[in-house]
Amino acid sequence: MPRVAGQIDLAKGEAILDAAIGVLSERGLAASMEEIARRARVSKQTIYNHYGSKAELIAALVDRRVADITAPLEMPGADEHPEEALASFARIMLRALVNPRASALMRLYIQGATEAPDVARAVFEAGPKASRARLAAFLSRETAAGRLAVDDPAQAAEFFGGMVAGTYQLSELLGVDRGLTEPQIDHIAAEAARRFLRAYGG
Amino acid sequence: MPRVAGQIDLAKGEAILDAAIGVLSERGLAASMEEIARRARVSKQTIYNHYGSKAELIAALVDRRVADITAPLEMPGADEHPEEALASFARIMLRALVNPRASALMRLYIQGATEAPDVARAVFEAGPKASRARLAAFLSRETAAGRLAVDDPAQAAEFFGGMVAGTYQLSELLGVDRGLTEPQIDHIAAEAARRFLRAYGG
DNA sequence: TGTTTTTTGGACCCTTGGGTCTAGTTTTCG
DNA sequence: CGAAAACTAGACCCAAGGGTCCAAAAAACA
Repeated sequence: MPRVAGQIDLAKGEAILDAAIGVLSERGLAASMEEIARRARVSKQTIYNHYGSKAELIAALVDRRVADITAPLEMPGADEHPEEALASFARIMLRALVNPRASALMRLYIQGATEAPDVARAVFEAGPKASRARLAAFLSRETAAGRLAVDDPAQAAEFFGGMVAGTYQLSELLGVDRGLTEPQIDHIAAEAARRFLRAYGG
Repeated sequence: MPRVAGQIDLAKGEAILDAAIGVLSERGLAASMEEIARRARVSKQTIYNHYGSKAELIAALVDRRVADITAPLEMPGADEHPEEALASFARIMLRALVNPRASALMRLYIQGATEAPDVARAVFEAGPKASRARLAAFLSRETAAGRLAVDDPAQAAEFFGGMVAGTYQLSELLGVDRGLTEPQIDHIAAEAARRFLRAYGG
């Protein structure tokens, strides 16, 4: 967000953010402003015209991109069979996890967790926490409708989320996995939903 | 590990590692050798006598402390009821996750995943991967003995591991949670084991 | 067209931090 | 005790990088 409303080139502002996200993904917080400028095809001074400092640049990034983390929020309506709804939720989660840009950002938040705990907390609450909450609400609804028998929806939601995210999350963060194919995602999602239904079915 | 076998003070070597782990936990890879020296009550030169460089110091740390991550490896024998064995496995995992030193180290590995992928991979394989493998072997055994009906032990192990580690892992990494109490750990472990048995019981 | 603002590129300042060097002190061991 | 090795404190070198400054080019605007 340009600080002055003058003749500042808005497109350059976006280019800077794009470049920044790229460089930060690769180099972490140690990314240099010089390299960001180079990749945005912009002079270093221009970055400082748009965002006052490195910290503010990162803050702008976070503001714009929390959506990436918040993606797996949608919880399919109750019009489908619960197993299919759960599987579809799982697919959304997995795709979000495997997205390299999102996990690069997550690595960034973890890296900054000590110095900027508020950012880390905000990301956590907008992302995983909100997502689990929606899932829990869904489980409550299904239980009330007699299609499931979940006694502790919050815990059940954590369990399901954990089954799906599981090891993939950690291996993504450690840069060990080379991602999942779409058929693998389908298979994991279907299997998780099936087992969950068996554990919590009426 | 001291590079020369001379009259080097071994105790100082340990003190350096202890200080290093502390400072690295707090400051991440940006920790300064100066501060490590200060906290170890040792001169900077002494650190360089023991470990030749910052990278080697960190490597020594990793060598010594992989055990922290590798802790949740023990898989109770088949003499117990599977539900109790699973619950006890889950308790071990959760205690390891909540250990602040271990999660600080994990944050370090994630931070270094880009520059030192081999370290990250080694940690992953010695830790979560080995742990899941043992769990999978246990599930196979129990299935062969007719006490469980697990068709895909590897996937089932991931599911159980995920249920247990679940959100706690991520919130630990993001520094959001203030840890779990022992009763909470017991409850989660018991519940996870119970639900898993229901999902995979004969 | 002329004025104002932005952009550019590159020099520049300054702090941080890895790593070395030195001179003097302490420890270890024969 | 005396020599060899380790340790200490602190000065020091050097590179990287955040941030500023400046003169010239390029847009934007009236």
